[in-house]
Amino acid sequence: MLDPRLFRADLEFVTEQLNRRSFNFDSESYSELEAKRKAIQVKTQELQNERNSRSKAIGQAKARGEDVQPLLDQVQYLGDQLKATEAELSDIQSIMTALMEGIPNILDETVPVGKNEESNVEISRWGDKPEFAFEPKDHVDLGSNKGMSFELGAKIASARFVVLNGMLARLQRAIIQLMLDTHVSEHGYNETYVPFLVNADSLRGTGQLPKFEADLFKVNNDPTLYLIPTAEVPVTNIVRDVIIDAKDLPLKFVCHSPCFRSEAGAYGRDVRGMIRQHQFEKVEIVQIVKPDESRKAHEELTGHAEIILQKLKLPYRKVLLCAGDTGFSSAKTYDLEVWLPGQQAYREISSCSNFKDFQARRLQARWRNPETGKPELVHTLNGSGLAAGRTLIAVMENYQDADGNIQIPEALLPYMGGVTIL
RNA sequence: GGAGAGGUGGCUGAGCGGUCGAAAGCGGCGGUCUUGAAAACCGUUGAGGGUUUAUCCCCUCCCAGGGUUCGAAUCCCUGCUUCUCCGCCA
Repeated sequence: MLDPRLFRADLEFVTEQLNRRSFNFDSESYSELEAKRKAIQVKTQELQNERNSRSKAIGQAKARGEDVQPLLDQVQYLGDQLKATEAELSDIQSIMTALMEGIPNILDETVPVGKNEESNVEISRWGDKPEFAFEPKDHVDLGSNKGMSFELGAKIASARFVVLNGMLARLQRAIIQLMLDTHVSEHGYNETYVPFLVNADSLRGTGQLPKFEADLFKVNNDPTLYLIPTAEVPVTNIVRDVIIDAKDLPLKFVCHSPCFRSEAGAYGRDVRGMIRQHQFEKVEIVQIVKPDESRKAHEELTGHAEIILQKLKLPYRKVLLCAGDTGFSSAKTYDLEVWLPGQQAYREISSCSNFKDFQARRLQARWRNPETGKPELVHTLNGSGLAAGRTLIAVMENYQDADGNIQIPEALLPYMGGVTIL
């Protein structure tokens, strides 16, 4: 959520900024609402003040043993009037909250203009694309005789689920292990285990609700719970309603979890293979930092995700998302895109975002600034480090040979129990 | 799933329906004392919002949501949650 004070102070600036990401903000009807809110709030508070002081007077008169009946008669009319204005105020407040919760974050000034992913800016490339003396297969073909079964996934659950058997399942586990170990031992993250079902408050805190409910899976027999679309939700919500000691910042969490997405808006896309599933594994890294450190933390965190790709010697590129492609809650996002020989394309494998105080305001996640002595909002960041399912297919496709075997990358050997080739 | 006891400020913990945003202690901050520190003593110390140049002033918040009342931290209802015991269970 954006700072309501910003709207009052400089509505034009806000409108302009939101236009950058093609969000059409109707500042005129906002102003009307805001004026109405102010008037009703002032009126309500005046009435409340009157009630309070009169009630106090009644108490004092009673204490002196006076007859309070005349005073009671005077105050009779207040009740209904107050109840009515309070209801009016609460109505307009919930209208405004709903409005504010639907407004996306203001973009960082370094975010390039553009409507969609075609305007994203490539920042760097790493690694050499493998050259094959044969036509490289995609992971679906490579996996068909190695325990990857979409048929079983569909039988057991539905389309967009997969079953991994034997060494492929182990390979995915090895990938997850490598990521966790690297982030914990080399990057100083704190390993966390969290609920995979979360309540609406948590989803509102990180920005998935109220706007993106269609992307979530809900729990049938408990309508208060949702399956997590990413560990970002439970992990970032650790600091909801918390005032953090300055000396404890930055907080750095790493968390492996399954992720569940209904992919409501993507029915026709990536129907083949493991690219886009209803359930996938991911290792998520999250940082909670002081506001003036988030810029640096964002670069750092993105670098932490890159290290994994480098350890696996997977060619990738780093892309700065343009205005139109940057997510709702994010101020700035880098995507890491891994090279997939089976598709002859770079595909997203990590998304690293700086949310600045957007999530923190919804979460009421604050720190005590020693300079002011006051609680102030923190900045939150997160990134996939990495999506494990997509890493698995990247390994399969980049490490294939002419016979359809898969070499195990060196970095994963310690986790593979002596197996070097699948 | 059943029975019982709780949820109050950074923490511990008081609080006959009226002057309670809330005693006391701890912690924090400022000061006195000291070469310095500790101890002791004095003072100060919640959050959000409205109005305002600023101060003043005002409103809201004692788990959450309803209700009773002129007036609710205090009474009633519902929910959530923590703890203890029983049952079930990986």
